[in-house]
Amino acid sequence: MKSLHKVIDIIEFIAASGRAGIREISDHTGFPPPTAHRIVATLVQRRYLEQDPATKGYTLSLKFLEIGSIVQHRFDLARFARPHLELLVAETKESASLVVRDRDEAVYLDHVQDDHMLQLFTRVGARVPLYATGVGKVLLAGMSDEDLSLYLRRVARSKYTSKTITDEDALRGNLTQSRRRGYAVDNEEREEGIRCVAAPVHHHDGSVAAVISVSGAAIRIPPERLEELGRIVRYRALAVSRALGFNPEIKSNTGGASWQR
Amino acid sequence: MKSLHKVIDIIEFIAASGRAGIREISDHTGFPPPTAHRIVATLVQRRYLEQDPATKGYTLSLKFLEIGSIVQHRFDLARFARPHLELLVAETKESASLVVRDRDEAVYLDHVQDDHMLQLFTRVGARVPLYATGVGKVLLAGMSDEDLSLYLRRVARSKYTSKTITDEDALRGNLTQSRRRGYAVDNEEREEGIRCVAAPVHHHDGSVAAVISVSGAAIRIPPERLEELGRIVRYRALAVSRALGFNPEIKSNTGGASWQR
DNA sequence: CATATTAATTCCATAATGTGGAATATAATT
DNA sequence: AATTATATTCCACATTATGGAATTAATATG
Repeated sequence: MKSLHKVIDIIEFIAASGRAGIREISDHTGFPPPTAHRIVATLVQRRYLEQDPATKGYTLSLKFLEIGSIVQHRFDLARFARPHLELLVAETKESASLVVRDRDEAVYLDHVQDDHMLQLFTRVGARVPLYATGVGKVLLAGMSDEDLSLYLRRVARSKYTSKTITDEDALRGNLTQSRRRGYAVDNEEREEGIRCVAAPVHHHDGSVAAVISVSGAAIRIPPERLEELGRIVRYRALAVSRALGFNPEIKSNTGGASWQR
Repeated sequence: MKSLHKVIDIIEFIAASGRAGIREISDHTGFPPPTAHRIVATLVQRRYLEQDPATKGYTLSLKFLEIGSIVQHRFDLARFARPHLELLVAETKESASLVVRDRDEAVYLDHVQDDHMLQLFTRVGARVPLYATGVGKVLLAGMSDEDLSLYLRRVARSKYTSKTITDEDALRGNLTQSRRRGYAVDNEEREEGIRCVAAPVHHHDGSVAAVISVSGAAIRIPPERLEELGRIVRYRALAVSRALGFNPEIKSNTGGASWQR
């Protein structure tokens, strides 16, 4: 469907640029102005875009917020986890997040900021790679060996920082270690100056449903603080797991290597 | 653009039903199965839908959450207001909301729940009428007389409850009263058993940018508590206004009748 | 203030694209 | 194993999206 691809290209361009006129859209997408105009006019008619009467620029409307919110609600998880994220922030004075896996990336479902001057810049819906983040490594560590191998073959690993783990054996070792102690650590692997501690939220069957994490500026999270944060995050993640019906006493096998309960 | 209208019909149907197969989509929209399938397949290709491999049903993907979140971020307002909503909840033990006007409705931009058993059911992006809600009346009270008259002519008013104000003069009187005391009250006008107190957030030029409200079960908010809540909400709304650069000392005229500062 | 310039919008002949009935494949049910 | 319901593929056809050219509107320039 060529026309639908064009529509999506235009929506994504406006999303990225915030506001755009027909000219800009036409230039950027390569569609002739009348084509861009026709698509935009239809989206305005359906209230997915609105036109700033002053600048003539088009922006995404609140309709997207409405639909996005419906999607988020499907993940009841976010509702259960919210109070725990807030507690985490209160206990650690760092930012807390809830993420789930979506294909080969981790997606932020929720995020509670601490009130430090040095703020992390994350937004709900944002995506990060699995191999280079604490939350991602929790998800990888919960996969079956087969899935993990497929993932490693499928996804190219680039060095975001000097500390990013790109070597397969090193990564596998890190995952084993994470499982053993019950939490994963991101030691400035995705971004220089940011450390993160993450623990799994389990489904009732023991599989990994989501990840809860605490992250902040590396200056405030020295290596010797990691163990304490790990304990706290692990405890909170377990509480959310329990809310989802998970019972750590029951040993179950879902194909993945088991996390330390 | 006929094909785009079809695409939107399908997306909105899936949003409403949560999950739907080709058959359901076809039945509901009237498009033949191959047409529905082609559109759905393209949306899956672009990752806007995903197919549950078990049930074959299609659901909206997190992509919508991603775009919705971008839209929300455009309203920086939500970021500024969040801590104040949380304070409101702490101070009043009731739920707090942030809404803006979108055409003839009020749209929830953010919402912080209290932890009562009796929870309000609101979701970000949801829409409510202006004339029958506290938040809506704040918006109406900030409109110019001309805009208000046009609104009253344009929008039909139906009785949601026995207390809904549908009479024009009564409504105008209520708005004047609200402006005078600095906050608007929804006295079970939208929904039996729910009361709400709302106050305006002003732009730097004095116009109404948004509304902050506290709402809860009418049993917990008896009439004699309204004045105290009004004071608190008004104070918090003013704090957000200040964050947006509003200075209550400067008298400005934006066409709307003035709110008590 | 007239003129040039740029962007937005409308028009419409044309061909490319979406259409949907029919056929086939797949999954669920009896 | 047979039947039914649903999903998917195929393809001849005509409807619909296309985009160059013309027109209009908004903005900048001399």
